[in-house]
Amino acid sequence: MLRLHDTATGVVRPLELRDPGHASMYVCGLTVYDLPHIGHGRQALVFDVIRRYLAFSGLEVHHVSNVTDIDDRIIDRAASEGRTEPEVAGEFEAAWWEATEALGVLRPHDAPHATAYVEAMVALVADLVERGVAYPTSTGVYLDVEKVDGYGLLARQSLDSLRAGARVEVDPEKRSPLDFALWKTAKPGEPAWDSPFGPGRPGWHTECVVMSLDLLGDGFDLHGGGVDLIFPHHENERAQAVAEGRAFARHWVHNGWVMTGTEKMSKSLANFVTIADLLNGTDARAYRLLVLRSQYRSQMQVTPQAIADASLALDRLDRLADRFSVRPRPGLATIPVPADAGHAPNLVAAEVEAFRAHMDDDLDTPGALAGLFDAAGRANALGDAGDTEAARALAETVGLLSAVLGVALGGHDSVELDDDTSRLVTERDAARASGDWSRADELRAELAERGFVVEDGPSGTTLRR
RNA sequence: GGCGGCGUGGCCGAGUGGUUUAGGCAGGGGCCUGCAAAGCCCCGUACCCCGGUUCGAAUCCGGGCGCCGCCUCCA
Repeated sequence: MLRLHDTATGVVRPLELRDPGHASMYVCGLTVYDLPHIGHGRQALVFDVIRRYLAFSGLEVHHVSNVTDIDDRIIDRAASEGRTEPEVAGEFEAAWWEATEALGVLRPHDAPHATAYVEAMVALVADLVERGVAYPTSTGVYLDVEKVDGYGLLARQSLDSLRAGARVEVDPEKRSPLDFALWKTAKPGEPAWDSPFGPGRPGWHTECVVMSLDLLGDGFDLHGGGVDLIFPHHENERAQAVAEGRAFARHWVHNGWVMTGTEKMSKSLANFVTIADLLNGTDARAYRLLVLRSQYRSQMQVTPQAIADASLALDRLDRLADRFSVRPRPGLATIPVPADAGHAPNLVAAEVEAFRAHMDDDLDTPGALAGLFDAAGRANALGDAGDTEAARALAETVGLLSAVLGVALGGHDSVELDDDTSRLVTERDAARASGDWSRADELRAELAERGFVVEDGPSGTTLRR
């Protein structure tokens, strides 16, 4: 069984499912007010791999990820660009799905929008007020964190130390600087919904509570996002659920930052690279490989060199797949291969077991990948030694396990050649047959100029790329 | 001020008491090849500093130095 680090307890522990055989996961999506960057990409990839691996482990997975389509930043952007909020949100939501699809990330089963849940959020806020744990002010409705058991659990800090470190500006109407907005009273010109507390809009932290519980039910299995969401976002979600007396996430999973140079990448620092920019000229699988080569909780550096390095590593796996005609396995929405390798006789059980041991250990993708590369080397060696049967079984295993990680290998050897290029190949074959090496080298150079790498093998000449 | 993480060979990046000290990229040597490419084999013996525990520490403990993050919108 998969063991994952749990932010609430601070330890790696088995993912104990609410319903055996079923895994429910809620991954905080993003606020659609700007283009998604590669940090968002890492998060999407990490949870995509968790989802794929859970499915591979034989579980039926329900994956929910929200879209925050109403927020101060969306309002600001709409105002400054003279557009409506839905226009802005629509544009960047589309960019988000486009980017994640390009990254090979499986679409969540449900992608609820905050604006579709306002009524339910109002009901939650009203209930919290009724219970005496929330109170209205002139600017909105706030949750009284003093009234919540265990506030600070995820931040792993006491209420006192959180209060001491609070850097928010003092709002004299708030009972504690830590109290957070459940409802924001609309200012003139802002989009607003009616509520018992006056026209306004929901606070950010409320939507995830309402939508996760609605779609996944009380006590769902896994709640995830980037480390920055631990506090205050997830802390505040949990606070609302606790105040409501409802069982919330059983397991909290958070992925680490993407760094550029020595700083975290973030929109506020304006040092981000968009996913679209990254993928312009880079194989999306190379970025996935780069992401998976570091443990999901660690900070990870993305540099041009790291991307180039990952691309070369990916080539190695592609060549293996092509050499043994391993077919790509794209879009594994559900993994057709059962976790029990015995069902797939041409797979190498030991490799599958080693892979699972790594993955079960807090998603040790670096270790799992190391095993795949090692197996790739052994498969090539077997092939060189003439044991094609064994080599192919290993190669297919590598192909399958790569697919579990969302990396579809192979299919790069069947390059379409135009007539001109084909003629060069034919001419070169003839030159080689007659021992005209200088002409053959000349033609190889010509082919190289067209972007092809020429490989002369015992079974003929192959062009790559 | 509070809380947390990190410091590994040229680069990236695993590894938490001892064995063959992952894996990738780069580099050197070799096999193969007309020459290459690809592939395979071999090689570089690293763990911030200072103490300590231990038969034995990159791995545990203490101290120091450096870097990063959270406590505020943020994946």
